[in-house]
Amino acid sequence: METDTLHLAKELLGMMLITRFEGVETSGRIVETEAYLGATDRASHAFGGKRTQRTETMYLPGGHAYVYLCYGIHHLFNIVTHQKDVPHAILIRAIEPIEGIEHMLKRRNKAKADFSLTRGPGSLSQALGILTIHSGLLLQTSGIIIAKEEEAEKKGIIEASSRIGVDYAGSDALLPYRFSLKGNPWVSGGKIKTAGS
DNA sequence: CGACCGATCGTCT
DNA sequence: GACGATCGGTCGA
Repeated sequence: METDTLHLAKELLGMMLITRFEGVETSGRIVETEAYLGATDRASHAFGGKRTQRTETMYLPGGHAYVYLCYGIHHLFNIVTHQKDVPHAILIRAIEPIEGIEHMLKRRNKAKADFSLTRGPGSLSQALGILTIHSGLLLQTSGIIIAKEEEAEKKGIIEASSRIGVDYAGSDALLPYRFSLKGNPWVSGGKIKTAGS
């Protein structure tokens, strides 16, 4: 059901996203997500049940990583969320950096940490060292880990808005499938329109 | 500020 | 051969 993925997209807010590659650990708190509901969602790569070599990963059971190259430059990280053959996924759009900030700066080729370090899907993937070669790997055991925090309850208010950069999706571009923590400075750009306002 | 533009390449038609 | 689920820089008001 679609509600599973939408629910999970909100659930992921406040959770930790951690990568451990070659002994280097970097992590951050998820503050912004977008749900892509597969076959029925014009914004999804799997709209209409489309299967290609690239999208095949989304048809794996939930818990796998789907990473693809955008504009030839950016590696965008998604979590596959549903049962086998139901290509739902959640794009992680922003995190608040927690651990390994020195490594993130190096990967991002920056001297100082500012909000741009992990704001936006391309930026956070680069900061955490996530690449398209990680697509299709199972989370938790492959170096990319999602963890629930003890004190996750200070999540705050969850805001729903329309997804970024999917104008090609027609009316589906207006669906409130983007979720973020209200007022969090790491949330990426775009006007926040609350659902139904 | 906001608008615009170039980078850069794997993927699909 | 066209085109991105983006980013960072520049330019003008």
